[in-house]
Amino acid sequence: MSQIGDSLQFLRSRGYKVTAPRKQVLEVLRRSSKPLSAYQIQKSLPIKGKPLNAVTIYRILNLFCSLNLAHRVLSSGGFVICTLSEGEGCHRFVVCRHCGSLQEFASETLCQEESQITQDLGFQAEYHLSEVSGLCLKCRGGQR
Amino acid sequence: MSQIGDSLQFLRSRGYKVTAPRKQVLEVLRRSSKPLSAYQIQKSLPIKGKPLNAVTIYRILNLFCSLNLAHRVLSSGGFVICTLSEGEGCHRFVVCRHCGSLQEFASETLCQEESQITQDLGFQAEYHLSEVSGLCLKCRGGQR
DNA sequence: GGCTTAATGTAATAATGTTGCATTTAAAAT
DNA sequence: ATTTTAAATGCAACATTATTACATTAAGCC
Repeated sequence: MSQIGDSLQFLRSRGYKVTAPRKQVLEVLRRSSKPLSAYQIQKSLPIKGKPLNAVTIYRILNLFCSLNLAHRVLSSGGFVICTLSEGEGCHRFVVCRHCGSLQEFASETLCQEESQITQDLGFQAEYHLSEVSGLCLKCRGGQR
Repeated sequence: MSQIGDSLQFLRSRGYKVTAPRKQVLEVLRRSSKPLSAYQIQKSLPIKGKPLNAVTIYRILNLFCSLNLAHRVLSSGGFVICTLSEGEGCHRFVVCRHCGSLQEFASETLCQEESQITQDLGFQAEYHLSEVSGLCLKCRGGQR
């Protein structure tokens, strides 16, 4: 049901306050299937009263990202809600280059392979970022 | 030796002119082991005469990236020279989170694995971006 | 050397992101 | 319920990154 409720609960349990701006940002992100920039989020907010301050939105997004409630998608510069469970693994994305829709995934195999390769280059891997670009089913027109 | 010569040759062979600004940007990138932003490149340029215009630098970087002579590193927002041969495969990076040094690599295995996973999500993968973060040998103090 | 077109310079502006300080408010304590 | 207070937000100013339109310059051709 209300996955938003879960997120709010999570915030509270970590000692963060549940505020109207945080709820609003959460709702906007939850409704979007594509990454949104801070300013896009600002425009998407309910027009009742004043819009949220952009600074506030940035701070909320930083908080959400630090808690893994949301992620920043580097290839598009936007933010998305996290759709995976707390279960470990680095969160990765595949994005449709045509419609911009996005799916999140994780893979222990990829992490291990990347760690091995980079270890051979002298690095100790800690975090794995990957964003795959391609075409989604819809944008291939069902064909191919 | 002068790998810069090779890059200039490559530009000429593709019908692009070899100009002073392009040589300068190439040299600055070549000398850096870390990603540089357009404005950092501007500051790094020889102080003889006027500095390069930032717009020009952006245009040169866009050209280099489109030809795979350089790459944009998303996790840091900077640009690096490409160190791999034209041999195919998507170019990936491992970056030291402490000193910022960077190594480029490619892996057919990773591409295949990512394509398989994202295909199961309904996507046809075309481009694979990955940036691994960790600690380089130096920054681990040789230990561990 | 002159010609032609690609490349660069200039100016203005948009988009994104950050900092310091004043004000407000969620939630705990009374 | 009221008070308290630390956390969160608002506000103003500003830094960085990036793009566009149009004028000027120069690389590489004859």
